[in-house]
Amino acid sequence: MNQLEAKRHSLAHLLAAAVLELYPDAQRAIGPAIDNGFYYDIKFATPISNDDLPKIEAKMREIFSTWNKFEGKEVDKETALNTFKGNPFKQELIDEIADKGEKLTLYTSGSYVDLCRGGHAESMSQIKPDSFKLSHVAGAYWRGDEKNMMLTRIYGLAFDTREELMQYEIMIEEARRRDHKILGPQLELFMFHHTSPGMPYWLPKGVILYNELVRFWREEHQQKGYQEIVSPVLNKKELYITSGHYDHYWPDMFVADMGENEVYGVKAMNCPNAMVVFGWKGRSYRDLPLRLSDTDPLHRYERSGTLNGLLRVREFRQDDAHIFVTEEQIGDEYKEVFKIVERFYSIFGMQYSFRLGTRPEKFMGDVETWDKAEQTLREILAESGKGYTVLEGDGTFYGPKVDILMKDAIGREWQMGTVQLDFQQPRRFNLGYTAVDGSKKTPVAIHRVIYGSLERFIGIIIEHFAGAFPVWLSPVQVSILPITDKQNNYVQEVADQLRSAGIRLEISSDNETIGKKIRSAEIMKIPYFLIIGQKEQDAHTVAVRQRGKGDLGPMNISEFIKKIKTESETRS
RNA sequence: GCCGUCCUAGCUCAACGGUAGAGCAACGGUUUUGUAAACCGUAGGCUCCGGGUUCAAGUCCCGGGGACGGCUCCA
Repeated sequence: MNQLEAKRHSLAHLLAAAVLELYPDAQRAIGPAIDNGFYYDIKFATPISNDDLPKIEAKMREIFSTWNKFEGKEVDKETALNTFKGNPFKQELIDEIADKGEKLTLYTSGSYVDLCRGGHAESMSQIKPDSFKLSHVAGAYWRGDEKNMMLTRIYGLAFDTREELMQYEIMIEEARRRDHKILGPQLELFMFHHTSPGMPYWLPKGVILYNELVRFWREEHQQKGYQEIVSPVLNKKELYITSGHYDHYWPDMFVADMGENEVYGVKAMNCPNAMVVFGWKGRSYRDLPLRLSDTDPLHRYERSGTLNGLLRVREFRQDDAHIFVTEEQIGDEYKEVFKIVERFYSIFGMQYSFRLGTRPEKFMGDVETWDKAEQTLREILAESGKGYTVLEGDGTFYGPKVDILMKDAIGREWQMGTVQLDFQQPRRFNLGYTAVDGSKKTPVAIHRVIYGSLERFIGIIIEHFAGAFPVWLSPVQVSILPITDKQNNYVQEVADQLRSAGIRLEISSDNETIGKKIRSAEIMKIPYFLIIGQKEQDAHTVAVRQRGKGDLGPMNISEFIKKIKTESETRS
């Protein structure tokens, strides 16, 4: 534990001490240090809200001045239980620690005693009283299990100095300004309506962005030998029984019940349909790897409290593909997929990390096959040289997976792409191919998405670019701003030339000052504006202004078109 | 789903339990403008929905919906 963590941990004690003084019948659970501060989970007799935090924070500062050092001492189980008489949370922890035969230690500071492993600031004087503050309350299940009681979690921010605390708050405030939930509607990309929670409406400008991403995906994958399919959105229950999703996923699917023997599940994943397409005709080893891609719309009945703008939706499309390979081809194909990942993410200039998910508690198939698959993935990951983390039990029920993770504006991590290995579904669908020796063999399926879902990816890139997209993704690439309506004819001439070059443009013909037109175009994050007045008309040029950079001076029309086309085509 | 908060004009926000208001946007007019907000005017409301308390509810209470921050979940 480093020094800052020790300070944060000490402040968690202080928080609990303040709460106990103000709310004597509150019961403490646990209170660790976290990335930006600390929290303490507490069971209150009557619920508290953010409005109660100033009072608690004031009490913390009051107690703060009376504390000096944390005194630790080892105690026996009975003493520990007595100390926390009437507190079921601490009692449970004590039992557990004692059962494991570990030491029980109590730490005292001032008149406050807590069950604790240690790791505090050497003295409270190391903590600057203005370097912490309480931030918000939230609900949290005892021991992180939703079957348990819900406690109130009080979050606090803490840093070494007041300056760092302020810097952090400024950073968060700036991040909120790039929140895709605000920028999206502002830039007229998407909206939501209460009649379809979690299901975005894509507005005309958003559709351009969406389609550009799909176009890029399609171009890249066609070159790599992928073949695109489209399959039904509604499928009878029996399809999901065959795939295994009925047992594992049905409650999270939308269902269309048309009466007895006609219950359809709304497609929540593409794999079962891809299996059907593979099995549609006899396949040979010569066909493998067979790469079937699709972007059909998916619906998942995500729990209401988990919806989050575009980052967690109920309707979305994945840049999906199912690759059927022989066991020997797994390694090479994974490497090919990782190359695509690298290519995609470097285009957007985004950082990502890999995470291996291993066998979960609920799984299909035999342990031996799983172990082999996990070992293969570990080897490929090690070879990629990118470094990765492992999340035990995070695999899908049909196989282990490698996830690509990215962070949103306020630092929350989201799963984007995922590459999953599947030995189960091909068997369940009784898929086969004829091997070189004429025997029937079962293929292995690789499920893979690179963006993840288009929706989540767009959410992330809106925040990544703060809405200021590169030219190739910009819904409007050029805005033409006439200074007066005397230039109308010339403006039309320029617009026609740009349009026939395939440039997406808008003409700002409102009766407004040029200053106002520039301001509006800047706010809409349009990459280039052409200011056209008498001077430009006479010289047959355009005055180019770049988003965020200001005036670039006059340019010939053809020169400007070439510049935009180059930027757009190279996706720079 | 659970805990907490929020929902007023297209947007951002006001309004002690006592006549719902401002700025921006929209629309009409004036102005014809040179690199981030011209001026004047007009219109705009089931205050999320349903019930209740009250002489009186945007405001208080109950139920529902939706959103946000967390928790849990996440193929």
